This record gives sequence, structure tokens and C-alpha cells, in this order.
Amino acid sequence: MKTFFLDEDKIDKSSVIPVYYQLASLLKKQIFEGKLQPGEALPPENDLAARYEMSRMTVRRAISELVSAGLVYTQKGVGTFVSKPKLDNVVFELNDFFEEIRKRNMEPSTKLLTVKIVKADQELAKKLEINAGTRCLYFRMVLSADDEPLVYENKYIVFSKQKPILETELKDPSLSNLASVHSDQRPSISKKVLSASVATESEAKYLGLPVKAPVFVVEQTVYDPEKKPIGWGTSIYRGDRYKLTSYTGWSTESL
Amino acid sequence: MKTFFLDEDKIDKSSVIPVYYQLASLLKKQIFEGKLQPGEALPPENDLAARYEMSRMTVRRAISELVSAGLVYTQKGVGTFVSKPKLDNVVFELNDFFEEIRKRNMEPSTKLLTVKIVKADQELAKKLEINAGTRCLYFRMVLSADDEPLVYENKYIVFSKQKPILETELKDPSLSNLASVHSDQRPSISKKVLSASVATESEAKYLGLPVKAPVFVVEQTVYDPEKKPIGWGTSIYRGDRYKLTSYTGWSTESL
DNA sequence: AAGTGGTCTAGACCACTCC
DNA sequence: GAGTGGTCTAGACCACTTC
Repeated sequence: MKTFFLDEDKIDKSSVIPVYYQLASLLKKQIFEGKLQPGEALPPENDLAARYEMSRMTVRRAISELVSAGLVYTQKGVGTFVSKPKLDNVVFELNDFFEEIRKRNMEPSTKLLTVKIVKADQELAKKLEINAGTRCLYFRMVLSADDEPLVYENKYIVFSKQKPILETELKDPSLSNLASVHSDQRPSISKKVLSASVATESEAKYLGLPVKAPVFVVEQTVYDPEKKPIGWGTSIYRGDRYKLTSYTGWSTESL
Repeated sequence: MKTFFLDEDKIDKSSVIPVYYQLASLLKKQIFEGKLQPGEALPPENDLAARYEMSRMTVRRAISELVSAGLVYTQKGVGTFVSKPKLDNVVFELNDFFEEIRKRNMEPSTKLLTVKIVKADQELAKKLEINAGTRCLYFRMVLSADDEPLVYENKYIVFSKQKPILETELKDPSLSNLASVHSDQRPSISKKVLSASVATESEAKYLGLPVKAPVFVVEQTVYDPEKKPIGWGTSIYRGDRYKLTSYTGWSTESL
């Protein structure tokens, strides 16, 4: 027989801190300290409700916090169990360039190298699921932080409405924004593919890199709600400046 | 005055499908179809509860589904509003090698090239926050799928207990697993850094690539609960085989 | 049959925002 | 002060798992 509930009454029902949050923190603590080991069952919800003198709904709210944090999982008719930490499944974030740069207290800028109407060649026609020769809007630009070039981009939008290029849209030159301005359809899904490559001659030139220097390539396709492509482009990220970092696991933070 | 509630009574309270789920789907549909535009407010919770004849708690459960899906956000004392889709903030998943390969119906395998005890040099000592010369366990291996080499790995574990290398642990040669077996501390946090590079001579040899072929490099550090490093390693992924794909946005799926 | 988590109700009080 | 979302209660019935 195992004894739970050794911790004193740590729930302060008159506190401004929600009761469910206090209980969630208390359970988290027991997990981090190893009092509740991975695979082990939490006390039943009714027991927790009785012990901490709160309603079962409030207990459930607390547990649902742990579930979404990935600390525990539930099994219908069986119980709630502590998860094993998954340290090898990680996610890398790649956020909007302007947001990311500003977050680092640097000044992002866009240099528009080319903007014109082109006829789609075979490759582009295939990417955008249109006929070769169809007219597309073409953008070529360099994104910089504090005047240091970091990203070189080529973008194509299916050309469906005549509209001038506005100065303002260079404030957000993302493919999804360009597509929403220059297309009839509003973009609703975006696909990005990240790969490793080496800089071509022109890429190296605009990024101030030696030819064949390592780079990240992000190929993006933007679709309308009917899953029809409305924009396609590639972004070349300097390999010497860009790294994607990710942390996973249980941390004693957030108590 | 805007008219909500035009949809007929689509809530079937006797259905096996939970009521909160039905309401969530109904609201999702209105958002996808544009009947509820980004920035626009959802009807107040009390109104929804009255209209669909359910308790407010159930309405809140439905809305909380939309919140965690990123479709809406709430403001205390103000209301619940439809979010703007963020198409340029994406996450790339990089999961456990064995899981990923099996998911693709291929057979993963590990070839252990080297395992021995080494004295830490300056660089390794810095990474593991130990003194140079401290003994570490060193692993060098190639991970393959259907006998095609895909990843080349070098890993170091702080050497704290004498323990034989077991055949079974090559079934999961991840740094976190090796660290948990060969260290006194259990690993609890993992940091991974993804960068683009080109293959060195030895990397190219083991991966069957030309020298200077593009590769992904993942540098991983595993920490114990006190944030002390207990393992460090690098993984070289073939750039011609590995791509990270990500989808974001609103999709009509999941209704 | 007993125990578990999943859903749902019909109220209640609160803090917050806006006018 | 009116309206909003955030929290909480004390019940209830259900489907599921285990014995």
C-alpha cells in the first residue's frame, strides 16, 4: 500500500490563484520529484476530490492541465498515469522573419530586387498546378537584419488581379501576405519543406557567402481553401547565421 | 444586427457524439465557411447555451476546443474572437529515428562502429561542463533504413558507473536512452540544435555521400533534473534523404 | 459488480471591460 | 451597471475495464 497525500494541505481555497492551478502544480511537483514515477497511476479523481475538498470537475480541470502538458495520460475505465518523458521527439520552430528579428532587438529590412510578370515554365506550372505559359507575379528579394543579408527569396503568385505593388506590403513580404493581396483567393493552408543545401553562385552573391557554403532551403506553397496552390517560393537561409534550437522534457520551471 | 443561429438544430443530444464536440464542429464550420470572419466575435457563452439548449459549462468545453486548435481566442470581460490564421509560423518535427523509419514501413538498424572509454578533450569538457581528462563513454554508429545508411552519430556520456554494453540497448541507441542506462542521473531535459553543413571526409564515407555534400547536423545535449549535462552528441543526417515538412493553417479536415 | 474516467447539468460568485 | 469570460460546486448518468 502506497501513501499519497503526504504533503500538507497546500490548497488555499481563498487564494487568488485558482484551485485547479494549485492542484496541478502540486501534482507536477510530485512527478518532478519522482514521488510519482512514470507508469505509475495518479490517485482516482474521486479520491483527489475528497482529499483536497474540491469538486471532481475541478480535479478534472487540474488533470487536464497535466494532460496537455504531456505529463500524464488517461485511460478510460482504468486510470490516469504518469507519462515517460519523450526526449527524442522534438519540434523546431521557424517563425516569421520580421517577428524573429525584432525579438532579437535588431532591425529587419527588405530589399526588393525584382518584381515583374513572368510566364510560368514547366517546373513552376507543375508547382502551381497551372498551364505552362500562364502569367504569374514574380518577386525576388533579400531580407536583412541590421543591414546584414540573411535570407534570399524567390516567390511566384498566380496572377489573378491587376493591382499595384504597394510600398506597405514590403513591411510583410511573406508569401502568404503577398498571396492574399495579389490573389482573388485568400490563402488558408501553407506547406513548408526544409532541406539542407549549398549556395549557388547567385545565392552566394546576394547573401555575401562563398559559393557552396551551407544553407537552409525552405520551399513554401500556399493554398486556398480548396487546396489549390496560389503561391510558391523558395527561401535561402544563411547556414552560418541560422540554427534551429529546441528544448524538450520535464523542467521544474512553470511551477 | 447580425443573425447567427441560421443553421438548423444540428445538435443531437441523444447522439453518441458528445454535445460539446458537435457544437465545436458547428462553430468550426462557420469559421471555415467565412460566416465568422477573423476578428469577429462569437456569440456570448450564455447566448450559445440558451440557443443550443445546453449548459454554459458545455459551451465552454466546446469553445476551449477551438482555443486549443488556435481558431479563436478569448478576452476576459470582452468576448471570444476568431483568430487570424498564422501561415508563417511553422514547426518542423524531428522524431525518434526508429519510430520514423518504421512509420514508413522500412526496417531501421544500428551499426555500432566504436564504443570505448575516452578522456574528454577541451571541447567535450566544455560541452559536458566537466574537467578536461575526465573519462567518458564514447559511441560512434551509423543508423540505416533497409540497409541504406542515413545518419552518422558520435555520442559521449559522462562515465559514472561501470556497466556492460548490452545488445538490447542498440534497439534504442538514442542519446537519452544511452544516458539513462549509463549514468547515475536520469535524463530529464534535452536540447537539440539543427544546422546546415557539408559532409566531412569521414561523414561522407560512412553515409555513402560525396565529400561536401549537404547534410543536416543535429547537436544534442541531455541534462539531468539539475540542468547538469550528462550526455552530448552530434548526428549527421543525409541532406539528399532528409527533408522536414510542415503544414499550417485552417483545414476543413477534422470536422 | 465495482471502480474508473468522460460527459453534462443548473446553478453560483468573481474579476474584468466598457459605457 | 450591464455584460463578458473564469472559476467552482454537488450532484448525475454513462461507457469502459477489471475482477
